[in-house]
Amino acid sequence: MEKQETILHISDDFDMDRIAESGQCFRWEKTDPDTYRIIAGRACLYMKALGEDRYAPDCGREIFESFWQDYFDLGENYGKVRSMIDPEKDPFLFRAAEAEKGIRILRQDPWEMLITFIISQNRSIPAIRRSVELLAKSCGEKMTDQRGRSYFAFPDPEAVASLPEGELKACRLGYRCRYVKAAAEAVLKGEVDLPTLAGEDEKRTLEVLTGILGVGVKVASCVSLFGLHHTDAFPVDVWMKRILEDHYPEGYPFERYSPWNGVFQQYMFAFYRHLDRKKRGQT
DNA sequence: AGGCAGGCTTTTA
DNA sequence: TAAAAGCCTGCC
Repeated sequence: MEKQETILHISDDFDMDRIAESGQCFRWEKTDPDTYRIIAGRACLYMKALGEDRYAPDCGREIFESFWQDYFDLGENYGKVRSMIDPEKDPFLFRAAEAEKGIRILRQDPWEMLITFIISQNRSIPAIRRSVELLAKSCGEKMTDQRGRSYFAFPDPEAVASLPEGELKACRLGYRCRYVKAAAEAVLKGEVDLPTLAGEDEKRTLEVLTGILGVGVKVASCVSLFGLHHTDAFPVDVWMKRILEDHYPEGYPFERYSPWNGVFQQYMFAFYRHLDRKKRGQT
């Protein structure tokens, strides 16, 4: 029987390049000018942009609707979220959102985000990607994608916790080795119940997450935003600190933008990094 | 009690 | 040599 191709129409903000570069996912790989190979948890998807808001995932409609639709957060209307921004009141955020329109907050697995963002501390994006792949390779299940190419599922807490120290070290985690181990054990023992945190408020969520060795407020906020889909979580790193100092010396209006602070943080973060890249290119 | 300096693995520019 | 989507420890 002829395989039927699934074609999707996505009319809301959706730009795979911007999502891939936004620093929330580290297992997206551009395989062609218009295609990404996306690994999430145990799953893998090739997603091709056909132009004019049309996309071709290499899975059936049923699988797309039962997993990927939610992963891409397609139930949310980001255009509507952006419309909260008043260009008169907040020209910087307005410009950032216009420039970075297409970013979405993926609904990723909280356990995967916890380990990934512990690994991310004090590291460049290529280095993060490498370590995540090494970790998946050393204790994640070997899988085969639709094109017959192999990949490794993100390992579960038990697999990470029981990985010999030498093998964990070989993932180039450096001093983060013991943090990754501590996080895996905390989740395995049930000291931290990630699914429950999805329903907790932000204060409580950060309290629990920062209780894990190696998890500070920045990493906890990333887990909250990208893994628990708390769209109000607002990770502040060295870049965001500069943005807040440069553009909001009187304070940032968190109340005005609740519960979408995390979405706007992503626009500003991406915008600022792109500006910085351009500046460096010129001088 | 809460803020601050220094150290930490590894990679990249 | 310094910086990279930081965090821990010890010190005050």
